[in-house]
Amino acid sequence: MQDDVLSRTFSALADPTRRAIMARLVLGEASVSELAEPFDMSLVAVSKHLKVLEGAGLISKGREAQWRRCRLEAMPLKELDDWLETYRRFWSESLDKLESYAANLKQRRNDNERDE
Amino acid sequence: MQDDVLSRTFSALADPTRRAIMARLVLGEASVSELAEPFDMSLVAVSKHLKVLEGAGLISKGREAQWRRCRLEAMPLKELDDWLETYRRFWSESLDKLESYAANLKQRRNDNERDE
DNA sequence: CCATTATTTAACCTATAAGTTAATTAACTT
DNA sequence: AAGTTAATTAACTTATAGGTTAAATAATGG
Repeated sequence: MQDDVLSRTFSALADPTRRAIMARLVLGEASVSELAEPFDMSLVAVSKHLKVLEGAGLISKGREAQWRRCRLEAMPLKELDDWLETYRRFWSESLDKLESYAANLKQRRNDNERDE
Repeated sequence: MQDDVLSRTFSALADPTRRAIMARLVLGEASVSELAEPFDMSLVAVSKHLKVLEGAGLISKGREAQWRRCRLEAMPLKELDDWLETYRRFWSESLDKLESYAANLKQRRNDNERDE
């Protein structure tokens, strides 16, 4: 894997299991086994996924007795959001196009109705 | 690679070369060789990167004589932006915390100055 | 038709991602 | 001290990502 921050972030989030873990952590902190519970894979595998997320700074772990409480860390997501900034105008444009296309279509349909 | 849309998008953007290509395409359409020019790798390698981006729906290619004009397609990025929505409050929260921390710090500094 | 330019496909190499099971570490419980 | 629970580390397998060079395809221009 690359060592730049964005690459790590994108790469970490490219896996659906890891995105599911992130989604779970929105609801609050959780231990490794709690996080692993919904998945049809070994605890070890989930532990590795957590390591990847941690490596990307997307989660952090705190020790508490024999548990490791995982929590979501959002800063890399903010950087992702910042990266997106450059591209935002593109889908606004596309939406504008789609909008005007729809408006156009509606207009023509109205015209046709008038002709009938 | 996974076959869901988000995984493809994240995965495609996890590579710095591919993000650089995207950044280039913000400036306008370009042929494969034009896109390959800045990179220290074979044209074939870039062509493959383009294939990945195309597979993720992030670019499209049009034929024009012997050239393939590549253009940015933003819809997958919009989906990524939508995905981020869930997490936005987290970094706003962090920013709020950071803000109040900074405010606190400033306040204390002022207090100290008054004491001097 | 032949040569040139642009791009893709094929065949290959190497590193690594994502999973497995078995063994280890660490802290709590009795 | 011994047993239990939580999590990680180690060793291994398999698939795929990202690069290479050489060959094939496609369109243009003499």
